[in-house]
Amino acid sequence: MREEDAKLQLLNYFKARVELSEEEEQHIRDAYTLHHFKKKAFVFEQGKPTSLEGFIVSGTFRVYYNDSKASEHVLYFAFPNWWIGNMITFHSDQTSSLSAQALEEGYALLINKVDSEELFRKVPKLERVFRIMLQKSFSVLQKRFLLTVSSNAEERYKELLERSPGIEQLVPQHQIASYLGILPESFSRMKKQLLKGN
Amino acid sequence: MREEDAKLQLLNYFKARVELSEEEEQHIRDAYTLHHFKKKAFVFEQGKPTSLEGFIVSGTFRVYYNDSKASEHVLYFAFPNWWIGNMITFHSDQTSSLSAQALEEGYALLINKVDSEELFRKVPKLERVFRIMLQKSFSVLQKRFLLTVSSNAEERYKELLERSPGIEQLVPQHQIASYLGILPESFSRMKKQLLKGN
DNA sequence: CGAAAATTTGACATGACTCAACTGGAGTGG
DNA sequence: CCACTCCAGTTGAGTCATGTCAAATTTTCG
Repeated sequence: MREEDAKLQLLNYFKARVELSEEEEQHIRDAYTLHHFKKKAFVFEQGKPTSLEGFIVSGTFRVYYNDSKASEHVLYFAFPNWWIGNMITFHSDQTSSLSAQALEEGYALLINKVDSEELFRKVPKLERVFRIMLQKSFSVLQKRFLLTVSSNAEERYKELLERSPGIEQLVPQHQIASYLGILPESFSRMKKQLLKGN
Repeated sequence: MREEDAKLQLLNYFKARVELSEEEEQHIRDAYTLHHFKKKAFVFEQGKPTSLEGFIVSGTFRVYYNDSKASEHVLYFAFPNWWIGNMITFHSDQTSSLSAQALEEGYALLINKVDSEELFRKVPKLERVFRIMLQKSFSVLQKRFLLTVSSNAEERYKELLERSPGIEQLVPQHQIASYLGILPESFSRMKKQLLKGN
């Protein structure tokens, strides 16, 4: 993966949403750096003080949270052209409250909090892009929350399959269980149940 | 409540976050209109086609969702200087997927989707204010989601009491139960249990 | 091939739900 | 000012989805 190709992909993402001058494009290029992640590598890790946001160029990632009993809760899976970040989940002690891990080998363009603020200053148009992106993300998270509190694991599973067909080929089963908010054992039983009932 | 006072309150909210010219202030004044809500009145209602966003001037509101079995799930309670809105929760059929109701008599400054987009065009600085506000909201919702999936009702109750002391004087018990994601009966039993164990 | 990880299965425990009945307080109207 | 109604809250008994712990089995991958 050439860094230039990755940045073109990012610029295309922005240019689909807002017009950019040559100079603005250059500021964006300068602000992001390409990183490679091997399978199971971390983009950021819960408890560690690195504040960043990333644009996924290729690969699949999972963003998750370790609760007080150290069990993992998958917040979301992320794919190319999505954003992952922990800038908005930092504790006051400046540690990340989430982890992001590569599920397969992949690339992401990263930016830290300071450079990000600087970039917003240089290219204010990006405020708009991120406002709209955040509205979308908020809406998706809100749906996820409401589905979680208003339905059982089986309904959530069916919804996931509709929304992300092929997810089961990409992601191990115990992580799907975690995304659904149940244990691998419960998920295994639920699938068996579904096969019978169908 | 004078409309002018309400708008000053809104302008103060914005001016604490970004500098505004006289002209920009006027655009903002023009875009919002003050509405009064009696106790139990709706700002917007699930299933109805009204897309708006509101800045709470006074009063307390609850934003909630009716699931397929018609049971209510409180998403959040909202207080003065907060935003409530359904613009980002519209279905493709243009109906709201949430309701917002006044828990007591109160005022809010409302703006619809079209005027809001127009206002962003006239005062692009607001993109920044809303981007940052949305980051905060996203972060709060994310914490709420993670708390919901990683702890039981008792822990969520304790967290709520820490974060919003006095909430129990403002909000009827069955709505707190709904916020916590349990039934009123379960909430009642839980409280009894807590009293004994203490 | 062999170790480690993922998945399945079993037996049992539990938190929250369901449905139904009861209590108590707030408001309303005669 | 009492009687009545209504709604919020409480209590009880039984059920169910999911969790817990432990072990067996299968898959993955160095």
